[in-house]
Amino acid sequence: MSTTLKKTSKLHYELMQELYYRKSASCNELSAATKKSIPLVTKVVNELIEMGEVVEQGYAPSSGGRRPLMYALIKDKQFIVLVAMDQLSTRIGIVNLHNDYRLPIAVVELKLQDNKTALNELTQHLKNYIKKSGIPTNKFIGIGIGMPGFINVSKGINYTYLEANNKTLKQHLLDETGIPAFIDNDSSLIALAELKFGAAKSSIDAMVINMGWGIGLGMIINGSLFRGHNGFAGEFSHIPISEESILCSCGKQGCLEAVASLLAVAEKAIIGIKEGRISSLAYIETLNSKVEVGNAIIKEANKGDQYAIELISDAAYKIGRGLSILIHIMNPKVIVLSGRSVKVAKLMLAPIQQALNKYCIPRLFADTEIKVSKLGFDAELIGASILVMQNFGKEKIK
Amino acid sequence: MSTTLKKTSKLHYELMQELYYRKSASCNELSAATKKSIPLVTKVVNELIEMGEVVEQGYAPSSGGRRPLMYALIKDKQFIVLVAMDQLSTRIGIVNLHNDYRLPIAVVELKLQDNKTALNELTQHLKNYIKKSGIPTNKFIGIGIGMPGFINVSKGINYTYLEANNKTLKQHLLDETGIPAFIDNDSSLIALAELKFGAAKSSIDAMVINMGWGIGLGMIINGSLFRGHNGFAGEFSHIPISEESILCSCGKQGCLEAVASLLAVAEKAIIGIKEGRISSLAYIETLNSKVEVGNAIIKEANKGDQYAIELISDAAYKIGRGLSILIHIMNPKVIVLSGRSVKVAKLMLAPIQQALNKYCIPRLFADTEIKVSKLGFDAELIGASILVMQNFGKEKIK
DNA sequence: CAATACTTTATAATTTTTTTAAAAGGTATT
DNA sequence: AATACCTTTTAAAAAAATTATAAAGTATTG
Repeated sequence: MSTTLKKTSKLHYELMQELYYRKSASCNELSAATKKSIPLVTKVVNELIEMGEVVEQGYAPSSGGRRPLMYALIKDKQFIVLVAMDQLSTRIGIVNLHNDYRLPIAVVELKLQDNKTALNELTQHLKNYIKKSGIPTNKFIGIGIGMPGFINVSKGINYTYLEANNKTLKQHLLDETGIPAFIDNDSSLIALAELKFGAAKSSIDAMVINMGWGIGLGMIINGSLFRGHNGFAGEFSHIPISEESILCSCGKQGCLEAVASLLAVAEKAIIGIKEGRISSLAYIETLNSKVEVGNAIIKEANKGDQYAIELISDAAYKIGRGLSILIHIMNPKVIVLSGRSVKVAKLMLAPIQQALNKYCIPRLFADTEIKVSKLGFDAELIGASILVMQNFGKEKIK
Repeated sequence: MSTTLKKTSKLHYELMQELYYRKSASCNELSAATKKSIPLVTKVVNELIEMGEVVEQGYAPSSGGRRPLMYALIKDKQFIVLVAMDQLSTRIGIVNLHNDYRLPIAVVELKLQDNKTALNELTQHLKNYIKKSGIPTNKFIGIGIGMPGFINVSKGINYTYLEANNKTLKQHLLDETGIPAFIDNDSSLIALAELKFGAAKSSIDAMVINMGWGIGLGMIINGSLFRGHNGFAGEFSHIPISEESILCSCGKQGCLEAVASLLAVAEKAIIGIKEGRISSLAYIETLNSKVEVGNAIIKEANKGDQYAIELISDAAYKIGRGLSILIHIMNPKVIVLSGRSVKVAKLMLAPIQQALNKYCIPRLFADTEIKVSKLGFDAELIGASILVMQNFGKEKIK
C-alpha cells in the first residue's frame, strides 16, 4: 500500500475488506456492498490493481446479462496472525488474505486463571510462531486475538485476564511483536465468523451461541456485531435462570452456565458415574479431569452412549429455556449453535425446540431458524482474522 | 409542500423532522444531525423558507463564536392526529408541529378484547374528533396510533386486536378518514417518545420499560428503535422468570407480567384486603374492579400507605430481576422507567436496585443509569406523533 | 481596553461523488 | 434469426462534499 504515490482512501481499504470476505467480487457487487457508486468503485478498483493489491480474475458466468469482470486480492502480499484462547489452551495460526493457513495451527497449553506468566508465555509463543513462518513483520496486517473475559475492544484491555502492567494488552503486543494487535471476546469473534463466512452469512440479525466450557452469546444486530454500552453485551452465561441453587464461578446462583455448560455437564457426569450410572464414560481413565470428561461426553454421545446423550439433552433443554428469553427480547431471524460443543449440536436441536415450545409465545419464534454452525471449532480463529480486517487501514486513514 | 414548483427531496422532509424534534435549530446543527454538508443544508433550508414551511427565528446566543441563525417550523401549517389505546380506554389528541394540543385530549371507553365493534367505534370517535377540530383533512400529515398486541408496523396490521376484514388496519383508516395512518406497539411508541423528547434523549442505546397493566419494553439500539426480525422484539412481559407458577393471560406460567404488572399487583391486593390486611385500600368502593384497585394502589402508595408500598416494592423487585436479565444481554447505558405506573417509579428505584445487586454481575451495570420518565402518561401520545413524523414524506419521495 | 488568539457560523471556489444516459455484451423467447 | 429483456461497463452531466476564506462573536493578555 506504500509502494505507490497514489493516495489511499477509506474506500480503498473498504474494498479490500469486502474482497477478503467474498474471495472475489465484481464492481457491481462491491458497489452494492459499500453503497458507493459504480463509477467510483471502478476507479478505485483500478487504482488497487495499479498498486498491486488486486488482480482481475476473468469473467464470471452470466446471470442473464453481460458477464461481470471479477476481482480478487493478491494472495501472499499480506498476512494475519490468529489467536484463539480459552481458559486452558491457546491456538495460534497465520493466514494469507485468502484464508489459507501458512503453518499448521499450533495448540499450546496456557492457563489463563491465576497465572502471572500467562502474558509472557503468550508473547513468546507468538514470537516463535511468527519467526517460524519466515514472513517479515511488515507483511502482517495485524494480530487478532479472541479470549474469554470482560474486554474493552477499543482500548484493547482484558479486565479479567492477561494484565500488562501499566500498558494496554494491545500496546504490549505491538511493542513486543511490532505488529498491531486487536483483542475481542471469544463469543463475539465466533459471531463475526458466522456472520461473514458461516451460518449467519449476510444476516441482518442473528444470535450466535458459543457453547463450550461456558455459554457465550454474540449478537448480530443490523448486520454488525452489537457490543452494548461498555462492550459487555451478550453475557448470556450468567443470566439468572435456574431454580436449582447451584453456585456459579461468578459467585451468584442459578446462572445458565452453572447448569448447562459443558463444564457443568462434565461435573454432573462424574458424580453420576461414581454413583454407578452405566455408560461407556465409566471406562475413561481421567475421571478426575472435567475437561477430559467433557470432551469424552461429546465423543461418546455421538457414538450413541445413552447416558452421554441424556446429559447433553438435559443441558440443551436448559439452554433452550435461556434461548426462549433471548427470543422474547430480540425476536431474531436466526440462532446459530456454535462453539466447542457444536459436534453434538444436532443432538441438542430436539430438546431446544421442546423448550421453546414450552416457554415461548408461538408467534415469536414461528419464523426463527435454529442452525448448526458448519465452521465448527475453527470459528474463533476465523473471527480473529475478521477482527483484524475490520480494523485494516483504520489507523492509516484518519 | 405542494404549493411551489421546486422539487422536494428526502432531505427536505428530513430537515423538517429534525426541526420538529428540536423545536428550533441552526444550519450547523441540522447538518450534524442529518450528516449532510452545511452548504447543502443551507440551500435546502432556504428552499423550505421559500415554500413557507420554515421561518427564521433570529440569532441564538453565541457559544464562543459567530452567532447562529435559528430556524423553526411554521406552527399551524400541518397537524397530526394522536391515538393511544390500551385494553380499556383510548385517548385521542391533535397537535401542530410544535406539539401544542389543538383540542383537549379526549378519553373514551373502548374495550379491545372480544369486541367486534371496536374498530368501528374507534373510527367514529376519530372522525368526530377531527371534525370538531375544524381542521381540513389535507392539513393532517397522518394519524399515529399506539396499541397493545402483536403489530406489523410496515404492513399496518395488529394481529391481536382490531381486525379489519380483508383490509389492513392502516388502509381501513386511510379509506375512512382520508388521512394516512400508522400503527405501532404502545411500548415502542413510549420508547420513541423517551428517545426524542424524554429521559433517553439522543441516547445511542436505551431500554424503556413500559410499566402498566402489562410490562412492555421498547429498545433503542444505535439511536433508533429496534423491532427485531418480525417486529415483535421487546416481549419483556412474557419472559419465563418466576418460580411461582401463576398462570398468565398468554397461557404460560411464570411470566414476568403475571407476577409484577399493575394488574397482577391489583389482584394480589384484592386478596390481601379480603384476608384483612390493614390499608387505606380497604375503604375503596370498587374492590371488585382490578383497574380501580390498580389506580388506587398508585394513589395510596404515593400518600404513604404501607400495604400499597409493600405491594409496589414487591413488584419492583421482580421487575428488577427481569431487568438484570436484560442488562446481561444488552448492557445498556440507560434504563428508563415509563408508562402508567411512572407515578410510583420513585418508590420502585430502591427495590429494583436491590434486585440488580443480587442478580447482576457488578461490572455489567456499574455504568447503567436507571431514570424515571418525565413525560409521564403522555409518552405514548407523543410517541404517536413521532411515528407519524418518521414516516413524513416517505410515500411522496420514492 | 485595545490587540491578539481562538471560536463558531456563513459563503465561495474547488474537488469528489453520484446520477443519468448510453453503449456493450449477454440470455431467453417467439 | 429477430426481438425483448438483463446486467455490466463507460461517458457526460448534475449534485454534494471538501476545502478555503470571510464574517462575527468570545476569551485572554499585557
